[in-house]
Amino acid sequence: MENFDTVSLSFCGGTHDHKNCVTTALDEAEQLCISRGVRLTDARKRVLELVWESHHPIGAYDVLSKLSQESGKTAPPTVYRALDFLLEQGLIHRIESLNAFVGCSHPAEEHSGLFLICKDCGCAAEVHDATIDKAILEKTDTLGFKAEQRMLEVRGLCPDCTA
Amino acid sequence: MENFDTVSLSFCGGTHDHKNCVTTALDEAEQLCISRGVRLTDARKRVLELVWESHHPIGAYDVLSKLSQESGKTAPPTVYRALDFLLEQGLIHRIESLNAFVGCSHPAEEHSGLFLICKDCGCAAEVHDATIDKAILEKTDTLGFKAEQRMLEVRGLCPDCTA
DNA sequence: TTTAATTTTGTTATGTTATAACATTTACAA
DNA sequence: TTGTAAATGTTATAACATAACAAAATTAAA
Repeated sequence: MENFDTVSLSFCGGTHDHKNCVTTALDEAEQLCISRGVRLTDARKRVLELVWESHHPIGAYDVLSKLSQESGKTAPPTVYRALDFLLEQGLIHRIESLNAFVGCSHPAEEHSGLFLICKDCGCAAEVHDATIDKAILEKTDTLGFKAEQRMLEVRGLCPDCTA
Repeated sequence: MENFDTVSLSFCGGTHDHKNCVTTALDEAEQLCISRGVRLTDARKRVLELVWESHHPIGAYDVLSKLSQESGKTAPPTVYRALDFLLEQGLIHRIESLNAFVGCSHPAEEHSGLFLICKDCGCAAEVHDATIDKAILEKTDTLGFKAEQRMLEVRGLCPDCTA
């Protein structure tokens, strides 16, 4: 998990070749699914691509409308099934406070990120921090609560929008 | 903020007189609204009471149906307006991952809690931890992200359901 | 390689959560 | 007491999500 903190941090201002990100993510997803013996079908792959192509967290119905544009009438279950699969495989994350989805840039390892959501530009960055993880784990352990899944989202202003 | 950690922690198994909790919460809300110069109208107070009376996080439409039962036909905006007011005043919290609401037992002070949600019994406990708060704050600061609002929810099994 | 079982996708309908827009009433202060 | 602002009522609709069952595609087994 080398440089785990920074790899997934990319506010909107960061100038990077996003097309490259998408390709990399798709390739990695492909490999991962093969190694896990699950099927990254065309539909699933296309949804993953659409999520990645979006520079912001994207809602299910936005995915749906893009899908409908290119493939003709598509129904909600098509999208939700694909999203569910991608979530299960850790290929995307769901931002609860937005009802929206973002690509995950390190799907190989289990993790719960911290999502920084800019209320101004709408971008979301996934970051990780061992200190936070530890603090939460210790707290739940102390209380005898068996944690399984965690959601941590912070709204505010990203560096680009503060400036 | 004496004993802040434990006051708001009450999993379902905890045997306490919940009716008492409700009364206390309503009284405190009343006082708080007076001191803030905002109006805790009958509608708002009744919604707060309904939220508190529920032993689990309660959805807006559950509040709505209870309200309709006792007051005749009621429309969604009535409930959402009351909920919005209560959220603004910190009298309730919204659990994002459940689209549901819980009463807040210490509305006088600004805070962001950690919600422990039992996937078995459905109860939700609000806890606080300075170490977690600090870790998150330090992380966001380091990244130059100006945090304004935070949600932290953990799904798992509460002590009563693990046993 | 045909068949059977399983997984994935298509389709229709509906359930659930939330808000926009505008009319009416209520509270309170000038 | 009347003007103003806040709160509520009302209708309609937007936004998010899933149930249920049919059809097709994939895979494994015979």
